[in-house]
Amino acid sequence: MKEKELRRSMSVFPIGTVMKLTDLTARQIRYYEEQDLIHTERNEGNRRMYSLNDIDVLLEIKDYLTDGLNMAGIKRIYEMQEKEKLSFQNSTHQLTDHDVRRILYDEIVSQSGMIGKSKDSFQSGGPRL
DNA sequence: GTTCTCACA
DNA sequence: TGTGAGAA
Repeated sequence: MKEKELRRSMSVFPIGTVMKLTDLTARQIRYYEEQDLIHTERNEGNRRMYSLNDIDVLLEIKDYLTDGLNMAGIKRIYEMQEKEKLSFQNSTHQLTDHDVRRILYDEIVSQSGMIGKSKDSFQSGGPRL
């Protein structure tokens, strides 16, 4: 049933709708697009149009951000997924998107996952870079 | 009224 | 990332 995938990939929402659905600012949404985290289409008026898929990705990004990941970490997750599609295409292991995502998430969080903590201990009057 | 691009505090 | 200017 590829029908749904097609529909999910149809860019039909203006940025205003996406803002409400994701609680992100227009600035952030456009920035993530610039970072190649999502790929929007433009309509006749040069307006960005977003698909349900884009919204899903944006929602994920927001979760990653909440857990202290930075743009670099998030980009890795999505770069890795593309890489995985190209190189494991012919079925040595069959990890699902979800599996790949969870594995990378765990790795990255455990490496740079203490951002929030160090932030707290350095917050007031702490040393500046 | 909404969104776009670009620039700057 | 936020915000404002000027245009579409």
